Amino acid sequence: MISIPTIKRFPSYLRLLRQYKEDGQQWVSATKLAGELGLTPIQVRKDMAGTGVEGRPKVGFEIESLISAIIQNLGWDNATDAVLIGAGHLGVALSRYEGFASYGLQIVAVFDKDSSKFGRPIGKTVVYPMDELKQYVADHAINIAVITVPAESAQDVADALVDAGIKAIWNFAPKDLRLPPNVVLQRTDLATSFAVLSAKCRRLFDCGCSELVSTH
Amino acid sequence: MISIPTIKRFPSYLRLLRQYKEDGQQWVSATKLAGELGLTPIQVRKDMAGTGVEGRPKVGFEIESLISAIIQNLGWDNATDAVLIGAGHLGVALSRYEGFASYGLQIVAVFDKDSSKFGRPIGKTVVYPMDELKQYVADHAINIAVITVPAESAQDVADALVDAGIKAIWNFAPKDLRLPPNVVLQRTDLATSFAVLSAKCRRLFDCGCSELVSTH
DNA sequence: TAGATTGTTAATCGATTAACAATC
DNA sequence: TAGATTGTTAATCGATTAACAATC
Repeated sequence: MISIPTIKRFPSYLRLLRQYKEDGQQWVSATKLAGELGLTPIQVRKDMAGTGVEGRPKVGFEIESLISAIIQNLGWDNATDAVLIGAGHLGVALSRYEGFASYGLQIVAVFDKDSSKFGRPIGKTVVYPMDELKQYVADHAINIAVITVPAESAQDVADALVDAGIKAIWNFAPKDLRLPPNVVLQRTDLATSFAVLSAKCRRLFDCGCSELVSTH
Repeated sequence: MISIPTIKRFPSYLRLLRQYKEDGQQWVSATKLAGELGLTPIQVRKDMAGTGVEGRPKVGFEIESLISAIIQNLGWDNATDAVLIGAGHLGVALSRYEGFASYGLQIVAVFDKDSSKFGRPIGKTVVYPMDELKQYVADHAINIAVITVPAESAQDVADALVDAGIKAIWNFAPKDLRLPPNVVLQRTDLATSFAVLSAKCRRLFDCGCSELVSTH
């Protein structure tokens, strides 16, 4: 089984490999990939081993094979439909984001509890009332939901999603959700990400690199 | 020095502790925090040790002290001004997001290269032309920048930011940036996050839990 | 052939977890 | 006191890195 750290590096490899392919290249070495992504060649080879693709000594890996293998390992080969809950600024931004297509993800419906938003067009869909969530999920066999509501209502929304039969939740609300163990949860928490940025800054500044602090 | 995994858990602790404080509570045990966040009490105690706050046997930790200590450890005690580059859907959503205030982060200016957007109000600021970036960063002693431009222009924007004297970059563009080692970089990559979600789904489905796959 | 590259096996490193004494 | 809780030291676990043989 492929480790989570490896999974996290797959999208970066994929972007780079697609670019190489576009440039007409056919082979790439672990050394080159490592150089571009700031990784060690050893780690790249380990990651590539996870895809099941075998490299050729002196030549490297076939780009096309790696692309297919990574996409397949991530389960991105079949397009997945998802619903999104919360038609605020972030919800709208994500619903309209066209980049999801390259991960095989499509937001097919947006739900909100604010009746003044019902029917408003967003991306390729419109805003539906929360009341229709369960029926929609059942009718369209939806497994994945994206939460972009405020923190206060995130748990209620999550409960409603689980009740509707959703199997995986991608949560953007700054709230740690409690879910049954058979429902997959992934957070994208801005606070967490900014905390790491803040900590890295502190380390850099604290490590005596005083010339970096003053700009004059 | 506090480890990155611990830093990543700090915001979750902080949210919970602030909620307890609001509820009028004064003390909390590692056991309780662990229960709410799905962690082990041992791990919570280890994390709390990093803050420097000492707990009291049988009682637990003083909530107020933990809040202060975590905020201070993250460097969130002094408000930090940041600029944001890219007034697209995501850029607008982040610029208007009020939750940043609780991390001590404020977007004080938005820049874009599209002249049709210049002067447009976003949140508490307006859109400035990229030409004015360097001067603005110098005049306001800005250290942090947020990138929300498309992948194609992300590296150029990053280069311009480094040239302008920016010390830390929070990158939302789906692109792995190359930066000098003295500039801090933090990614919030939707592809990476979705890759982990996809992998978790595969694991759940593949582990023979076939009843989870079919909904009928 | 020589040299660059792959793939595997072992060593290192760091975080999590366990065990247990100390405390109120 | 008894029992819940903390804090520390050791053990475990997993990922990264190193070493090196195999390959074209």
